[in-house]
Formats: sequence, structure tokens, C-alpha cells
Amino acid sequence: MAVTIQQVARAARVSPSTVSNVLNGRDSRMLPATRVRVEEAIAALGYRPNRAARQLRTGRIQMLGLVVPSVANPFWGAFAQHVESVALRSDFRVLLCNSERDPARESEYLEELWADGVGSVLLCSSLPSIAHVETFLRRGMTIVAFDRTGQLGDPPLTNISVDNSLGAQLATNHLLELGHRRLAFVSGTVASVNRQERLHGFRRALDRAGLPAEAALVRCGGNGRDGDRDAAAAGRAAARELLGAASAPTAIVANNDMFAIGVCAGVRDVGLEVGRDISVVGFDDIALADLTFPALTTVRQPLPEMAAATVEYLLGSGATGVGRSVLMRPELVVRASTGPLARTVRQ
Amino acid sequence: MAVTIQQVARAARVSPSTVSNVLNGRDSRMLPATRVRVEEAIAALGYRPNRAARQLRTGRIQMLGLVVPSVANPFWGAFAQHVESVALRSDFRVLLCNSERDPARESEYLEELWADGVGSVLLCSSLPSIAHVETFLRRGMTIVAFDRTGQLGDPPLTNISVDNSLGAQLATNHLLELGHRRLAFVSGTVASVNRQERLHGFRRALDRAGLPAEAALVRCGGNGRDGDRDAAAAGRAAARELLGAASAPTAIVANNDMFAIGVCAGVRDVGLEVGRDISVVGFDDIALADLTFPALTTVRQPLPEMAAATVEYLLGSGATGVGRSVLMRPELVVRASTGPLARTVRQ
DNA sequence: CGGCGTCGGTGTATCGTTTTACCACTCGAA
DNA sequence: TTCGAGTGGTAAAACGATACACCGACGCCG
Repeated sequence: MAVTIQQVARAARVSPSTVSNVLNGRDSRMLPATRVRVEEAIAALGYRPNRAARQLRTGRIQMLGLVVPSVANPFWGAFAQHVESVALRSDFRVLLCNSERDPARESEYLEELWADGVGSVLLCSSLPSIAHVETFLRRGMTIVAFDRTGQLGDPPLTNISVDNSLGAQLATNHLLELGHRRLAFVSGTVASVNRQERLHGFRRALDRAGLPAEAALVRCGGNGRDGDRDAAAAGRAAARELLGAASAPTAIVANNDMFAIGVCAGVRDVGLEVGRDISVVGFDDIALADLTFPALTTVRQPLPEMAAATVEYLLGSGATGVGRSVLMRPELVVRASTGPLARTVRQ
Repeated sequence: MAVTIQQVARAARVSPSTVSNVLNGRDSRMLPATRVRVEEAIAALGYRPNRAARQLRTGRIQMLGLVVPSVANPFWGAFAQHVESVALRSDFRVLLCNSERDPARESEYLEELWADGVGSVLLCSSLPSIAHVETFLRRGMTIVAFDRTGQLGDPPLTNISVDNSLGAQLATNHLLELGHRRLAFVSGTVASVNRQERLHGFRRALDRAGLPAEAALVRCGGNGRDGDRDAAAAGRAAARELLGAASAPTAIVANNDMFAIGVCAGVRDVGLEVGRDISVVGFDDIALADLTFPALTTVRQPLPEMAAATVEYLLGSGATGVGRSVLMRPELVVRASTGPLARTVRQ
């Protein structure tokens, strides 16, 4: 059916070995003229190497596993698209894996990827433990983590992420500058790494301003582990709770944009107006942030650059920079969901 | 490194052939006791068949290609997640392909998938032409299309989709019942199949109500072919245009939820309020529809069922039902973005 | 009693590529 | 003259699973 290396070899009047050498860039092993002849034969026959055969022989495969919590979350969807686009340039395919934040599922994915010869994995998991990851690193898998700052492990895990603490500080300072003094922080139940850092940044900014971080105003949790599908729903519930309490906040920092969108919905549920009565700031700057009402003030993650850096590291000689991590700069994007502290401060 | 079929055979004191037979469910070729022995050996050794070797021999691979316009669009993201989840149950992996609505890219994807032995493809493309698809069908690829009603082709292409015309009629009738008489339709520039059908349903509903479908109120287009990344932006622009014109509509049917979200933003841009001054209805019922302000009235596509049906068909004996297509029932979900025609009708 | 079908398996070629070893030959230096 | 090191290439053995042909033993029927 498909054209094989033998046919190419016959057409070019060389042995299959030589064709293989051409294919793998071992130019020094043949005369330039021979190489040209082989290349012409390849082009003429429209030959494409059989990946299965190649993988069987070498054990390697031109594929990278992309493990995300849920591609239904627009943030991960956008990230996945960038990753696929970058990987394609290096002729790598992307295998999609939705972990749904289930540690067992995540391990099983890694196990299967490894068994299938997929040696490069981009792991976007916020699970706090990395014990299961270390196992695969030791076996020789190249893994790059996304958003796992500070978790080196042994052997060290390379990590690409935005400076979450700084991002949260940018968000918090913005609210402080607008005059807000009672700030709340809303996040999911999952003890994800990025949440810890963002919360840390939030607290730090408050601390610098000489304000206490009241425990009552930090809302982490609500529903189960499925933190993505109903992140927004959790945010909504949290906002309703916070605003119904005796001493409600006047501004809310959400752990990400989906939460923020939920928070906005919750704010409206209790009859208040986002941006006027209550300020809300998100994190990520997903495409939707500019389209919701009101448009969301948020902290942008440089997604295309992050995807590029991640894939580049993953496909470039993974061994060279083991443990090298990248921290990207977040950027505050001010839109309409934040505004100066209302004149008539509510009790 | 990894455990092979030979090792299992040795452990179970049978030949590799027998292990293979066990693996492939050819129970009739061995004694139950033998099968049990082999299964025990498999479990004891933690054996996993090498997919590359299997593929090399059989030509088949347990993978399905998922071609979507852009997984950054939450609708496709959610769909992708459902597909992956269903495929996983049959031990199939999902290869992600973002066509970005580029016909050349789409063809190239099919070409590569075919060359890589991926025989099952779920094609979510709204490109009107299916000539390039027919080529692959003839070569023996199993392809199921999503949202391509009515386009059988030769050989016929199996299609799964919602009844787009009916959905648009539900949306339109809902607006008519609310008293609206000047309705607009907003869509992207791509002459996608589903857009044609939805527009048809829109026109039909108007026709039945004895109303003319004014050309000026049908807005298809705007930006380039990248209809997903800025669908919302296009909707926004279209809404501004429509509402700025002399005889503006009082209600707008959007081709999908992303457009609708954009339209809502556009409505606000010109100082009007969605749900009170202008009614907007979307299509798809993405998760966000319930979270925007105002919550979006929309036509729900039964996504989980559609994903299940698609994958089931794709992995089930593809040959049996060639040309068999499935049309799912849409459902109107009324939320806050639609309301009765305002008392004070604007000019 | 001879022939035939079925049962429960096994032996072996094969898929298409990579890789290791090796080849014949030439040229230069010792 | 002989040894050694390139040059430009080839032959053949893997890689791990599958499928086809075939095998001996047994039972059954005419």
C-alpha cells in the first residue's frame, strides 16, 4: 500500500541503509551526489517513513503527551492549541490527556504514555504531590511541568510558570490603590501549587500595606475535586457567602478567570454591581475576560510564550537543562470589573 | 526493558501465538485453563502489548484523530473532553488536530493521520467542500463528520449533528412569542454547513410568522477565516453595526454562543441592556452561557450524547452503517438574555 | 478399519525501519 | 612493501506482535 524504504532504495539504486542514513541526516556517510539521488527518489515516490516501524526499532516516537486538568476549561483549551501549534513545527503530534485532577488517572496516563513510547510529557497538573512523577523521571521520561514553581523534587523537575506570587501582588496592589481595604481571596478546594503561591502573593501585598489578611475573607473550597468544570459555580457560591456575611469585602481576588466569572455572577445574584459596588480581579486573562460584563480586570499569563518555551524545552535535548526552570512575568490588565471604593461604603 | 509477549509465553508455558490469541479474544482456540494461565502470567509480569509492534504488523492503531477548528473555543474544548473520555473506555487515544478552519491544514492532517495508520477520524470541520474527505474515505479511512447534515457525498459520509434548522426555529419562535418582530441573524464569515442550516431555520420561522427576512438584518461575516478565535469579536462588531443603523432589530439570533457573547458585549457598547432593550439568543449552550451577564438564552446541543454516538460509531464496525447519519434534538434553554419586546419600542 | 473433522495449539514468516558490523578499495606514511 | 586509517557504502540482525499454515491426537461415522 504505502511506499517503503526499500522501494526508495531500489529507485535510487542504493541500499535501504543508505536511505535511512539520508533520512537521519548522516551526511558524512555518503557522497553528496548519492544523497541527492536518494532525496529525489523520496520526493518522486512521495515516501513517508513508517512511524510504527521506526518506533519499534528505536523505541522513540514523535509524540508528546499533554496532560491537562480539563481541556473544557478555556484556559487549558487555549494552552493546548498553542502547544499543538508549536509542536507541529517540529513534526510532533500531541496526545490529549484530561486528568480531571484525578491523581490515579494522571498516573495511569503517564504509565500508558510511557508504555506507548511517548517520552516527552507536558504535565499541567496542580496536584501537590510529585512522587508519582519522580518515578517516571527516573525511568527516563522527559517531563516539563507547568505551574509548579519551587517543586524541584529528585530528580529535579523542570518547570515553566508565571510568577504567581507577583501576579497576585499586582492584582492586590491594584485594588489597594483603588482604595479598597477589605479584600477577599477566592479559590477552589484543590490545594494546587499555584493557588498557594497566589494566596501568598495576596497576603504579602496586604501585609506590606499594613492590613491584616482576615481568615474569614479567604475562601478556598466548596465543591469536590472537579475544580474545573464548576470552578465558576464555586466562585459564584463563594461570592454569595462572602457578601451575605456581616462584614463583607469590597473587593475580591479570584484565583483564576473562571472563578472570577463565577464571582461576578454571584455578586449580581445578591443585587450588587461588579465594578461599582464590588471590584473583582481574575487571573490568566483568557479570551473571554474581555467579553464578559463587565470586562474582567485580570493578570495576564503570556500563554503563547509559555507554550513555546515549554515545547522547545521538551523537544530540545531534554537532558542538557534538567532542573532548569523558567519564571515568566505576569502583567496586570485593567478593565471594567474593578473601580474605586464606592463612596457609600456598605456595612 | 519492557516485558514482551515472549516472556509472558515462557512464564505461562505456551507459545507467543497463544498469548496473542488470548490478547485478541480468540477464546475458542484454547482451553479455558490455558487462558487463565496466560492471563495470570500477564498480570504477574505487568505485561502491556507494544503498540508499535502491533501496529506495524496489523497496520491498525488504537488511536483516533480529532480534527476541530480550534480547541481554544470552549465549545470544541468541551466536545474534545467528552470525546477523549468516551474513547478512553475503548482504550483509544485521541490525537488532537486544530485545523483552524484552514482547508490545506485539514487535508494535511488527514494525510498525516492516514500515513501514521490512524484509521478513524472524527472530523469537525464546517468547510463546505468535502471533496478532500472523499479521497480518504475511498482509501478506507473511517470518518465521521460532526455538523454536516445533508452532505452525503460519494462514498457517503456518516454524520452526527443536531437538527440545526429546528434549533434555529426554536430560538426564533421564542423571540417571536416574546413579541419581537424585527429579528436579526448574526454569524461568521465562513460558509459553514451549520450556519446555512441555522440561517434556514431562522428564515423559515420568520416566514411561518408571515414576516419578511430582511437582508439587512442578516449579518454574516466580518473578519477573516479565523472564525473561532475572534468569533466573539465579530459578533460584537456586527451588533454595533446593526444597532447603529436606521432600523435596528429588537432581537438577535446568533449562530453560536461565542457570537452571542460578543453580540451582548456589542449591545452594551452602544449603551443598551441585553434582555431588556435587546434580546439575544445563542446556540450550543456552552458552560459559560449560564455565567455571563445576563445569562444566555440558547439552544442546547446534547454534547455528551453526541460525543458518545460519534465515538461509538467510529470504533464500532465502521463498515456496517456507512452513510448512516444521526440527527439529535436540540433544546431551547431560556435564561435572562431574552425578554418581552420593550414597552417603549425604539425606532 | 480407514478417512475426516475438530480441538488445542505451535512454528515461522512478516511488517518497515534502524543499527552494527563489516566490506573493498585507496592513499599516505613508515 | 606493508600497515593503518579513511571513504562510501552494504548485509543482516534486530525490534515485538500477528496470522497463516500446519501438526498430532482424538472421536466419530460409514
